[in-house]
Amino acid sequence: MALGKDYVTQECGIARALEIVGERWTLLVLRDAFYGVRRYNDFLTHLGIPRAVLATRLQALTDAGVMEKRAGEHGRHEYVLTEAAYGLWPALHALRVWGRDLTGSDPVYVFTHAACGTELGAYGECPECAVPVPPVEVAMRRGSGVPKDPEHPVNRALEQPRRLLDPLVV
Amino acid sequence: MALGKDYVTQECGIARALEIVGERWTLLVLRDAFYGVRRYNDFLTHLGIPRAVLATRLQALTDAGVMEKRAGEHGRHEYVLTEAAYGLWPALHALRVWGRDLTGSDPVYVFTHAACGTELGAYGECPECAVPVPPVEVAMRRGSGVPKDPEHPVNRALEQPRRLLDPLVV
DNA sequence: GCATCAAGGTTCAATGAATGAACTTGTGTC
DNA sequence: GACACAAGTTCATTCATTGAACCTTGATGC
Repeated sequence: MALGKDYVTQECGIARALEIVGERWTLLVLRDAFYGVRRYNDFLTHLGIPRAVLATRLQALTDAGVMEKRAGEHGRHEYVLTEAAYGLWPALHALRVWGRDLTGSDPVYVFTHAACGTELGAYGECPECAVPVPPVEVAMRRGSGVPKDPEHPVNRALEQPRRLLDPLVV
Repeated sequence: MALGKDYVTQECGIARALEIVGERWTLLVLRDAFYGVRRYNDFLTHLGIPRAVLATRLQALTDAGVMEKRAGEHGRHEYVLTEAAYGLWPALHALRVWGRDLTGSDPVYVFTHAACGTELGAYGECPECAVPVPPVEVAMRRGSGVPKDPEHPVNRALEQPRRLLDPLVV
């Protein structure tokens, strides 16, 4: 963790958060993990991240207790978000809304409060119910935007409406 | 911006946001800007960031329209957040809450809804009024935690209760 | 008008991280 | 046992970060 050295001198939650998620690629790995991606090869091909970097990031995230590595079916590994990661959802959602507003393009995915179907606000809250929505209660479905590579297995699997954190079947 | 090359291939708001704010130090510069820091030297000494990096980041942020460089008093320059940056507040707040929860330490600053005095929730919402709170309506005051260098002029100025975005008089 | 000083940079060599290709290891499946 | 595929590791090249030193500009004092 190269970031730690200087960031740690900041007595600030933001600095400490960035020690863990502030490096290149890390937040995109976590984004995919919220989508339900769990396997090394799915992260690798969906993100287009170098193999060595992905291995380093997954190791760092498991060391930090944000992800857990465990044995999945057919002898494959699974990288799954721990509950400690759930608090990152509002940050990721706010970043997404901000990034989309900057360019004004169509959203590839739409995120709603599963209980009422209302689209989430910029803070990750449900404007209808006036409550913050935790990630397990967020539903995602395809919007009008088009993913870069619609043929990729992960993007194919994300065509179906789903809940955040539900394991993605590729 | 080196991040752009690969991130841009992601048709995703998070990837686009990270092209602008995803590099080392950038979010901490913006944090200080929300606190009211406006001058090159205040960013420099408060963050402990290398001069060349600070210059690069401020240039990139003004190029992106997130900050504005303008002439201040006594021939000094001022770097001020534009309205385009205000949407980053919920992301910064969510990151701070998450980073603080990780270590469970005392907060150096407490952020409240200025209208009612209630401390903000993890999503940047006011739990009392059940509304998202935009940065201009956020009040900040010292908490029980201690900043790393209490003698630094910026930290001295932040001892006083204030509104987010109010220019800091150092 | 000139010297002084501080703010706000630029330049540079050394270090450290990211990249992409090639190679290795381990675990099912036929 | 041979094969295929997931999940890595290794390595040379490229690129970004760092910290120290230097430069430039505008205000102020004399």
